[in-house]
Amino acid sequence: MNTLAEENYLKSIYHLSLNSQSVSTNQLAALLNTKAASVTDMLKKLADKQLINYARYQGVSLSAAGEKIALQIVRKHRLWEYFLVEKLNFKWDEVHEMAEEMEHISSMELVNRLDKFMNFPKYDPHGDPIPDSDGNFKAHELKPIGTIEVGGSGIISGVRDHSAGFLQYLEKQQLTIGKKIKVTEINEYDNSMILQADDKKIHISREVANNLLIVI
Amino acid sequence: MNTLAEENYLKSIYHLSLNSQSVSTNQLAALLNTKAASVTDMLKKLADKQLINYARYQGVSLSAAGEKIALQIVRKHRLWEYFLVEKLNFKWDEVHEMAEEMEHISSMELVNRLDKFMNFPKYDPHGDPIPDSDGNFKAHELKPIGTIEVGGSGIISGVRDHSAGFLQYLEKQQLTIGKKIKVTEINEYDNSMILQADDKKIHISREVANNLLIVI
DNA sequence: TAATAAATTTAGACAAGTCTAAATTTTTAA
DNA sequence: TTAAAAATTTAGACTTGTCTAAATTTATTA
Ligand SMILES: [Mn+2]
Ligand SMILES: [Mn+2]
Ligand SMILES: [Mn+2]
Ligand SMILES: [Mn+2]
Repeated sequence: MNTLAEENYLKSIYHLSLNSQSVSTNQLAALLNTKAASVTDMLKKLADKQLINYARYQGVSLSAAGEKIALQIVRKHRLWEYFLVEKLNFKWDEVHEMAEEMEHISSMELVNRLDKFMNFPKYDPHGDPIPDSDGNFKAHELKPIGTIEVGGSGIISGVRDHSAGFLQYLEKQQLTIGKKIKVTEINEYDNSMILQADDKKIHISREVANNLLIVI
Repeated sequence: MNTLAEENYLKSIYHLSLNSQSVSTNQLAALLNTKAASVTDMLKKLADKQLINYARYQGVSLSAAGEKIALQIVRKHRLWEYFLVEKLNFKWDEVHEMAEEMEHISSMELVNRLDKFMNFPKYDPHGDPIPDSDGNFKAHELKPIGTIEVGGSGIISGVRDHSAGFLQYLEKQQLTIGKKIKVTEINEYDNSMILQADDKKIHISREVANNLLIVI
């Protein structure tokens, strides 16, 4: 079918497409840790295969066929992450690299049985939605805590930064998926926030507030 | 670490080494579905890495370092096969190709947790022993049913032929791992055998008898 | 033991994916 | 609205793993 490199490019285009209409060569190079020239070569290949819409110098987007493939890879990635956390007891900051390999296991039947084995989870350990076998999913209506006013509240449901460092920090502060929080104070000087969670007061910086997502 | 191709070569050398002291270029080419010239190229590479003992025209064997790696791949292959059968309800003839991909997932921590999750199984769905994290395992004392005399009995514990066709045939005849059987008759004309299993009489050809292994 | 056959290796080529350096196009901004 | 800067593509090279065809070595057998 498609090579490992092709799958990684399609997935990266998919992720970058969530923030912008069209994706640039440099964006892809940065995300894939490669050089712009290499990206251009691959874009030509993917365009030949009709998996992307690509015009020289104009950026790139997924074709319907390309998006379908990308969604299957995202599905596998998130289901394996769920497996690693729920069945093998890994922490949420430990699973990404492993899933990065596992998402390329090709059998569809395998991923569908894995899905069933885990009772069709809807969200992965980081709160990201898991596409079903047709590629459909429903994303949460997420807002950064940073956009909430004093008195507002919600349930932690996702992160914008998936780095292990950020996830470990949240874990330590007990700011994990599913926790109900309320904004009790916003410091005017540095825009840091004080949250009420369970019986605890938790002080978070503006940067953390911008990367932690809640459902209201 | 090692590439996917290198891992597959090491594993193949390991398997072929079980039947002969040293492994030939042509044996590897046949097992890996490749050409002898390609095998020679890879043997040079593995010899440079000190993973095999190789002298031109003289065949090849694994070095201690190479065997260690091969055993880890075999461990992963068999543990994933066990997972697929025991947790995801695949049949024993369906899992080999998937495990062929999964055996290359690199994380040791992952495979060790998987092992624990499944309660440290000792044998895979085909009766092959699963090495522990140090590469140690204990193989069954296996004999082909074909070597048993009339009146002899034992427990089905392995297969010599791992092909889906053979496994499906055995499944249909209910000749599966763990079943107790007894040889009740040997046909002089074609050396076929009649087995008693539970309350059933099962007639098997000499070819099947040679590929079905029991513990006495 | 000499010739033939079989096994193995070498030589030279190719596809995939990547890189650096140079050329081209687009964007920005004076 | 043009010159400089930034982004992107092209050209040419390299690595990995593979192949075919030819050369070499080993094994077989007459
Ligand atoms: Mn995730
Ligand atoms: Mn197998
Ligand atoms: Mn494999
Ligand atoms: Mn097996």
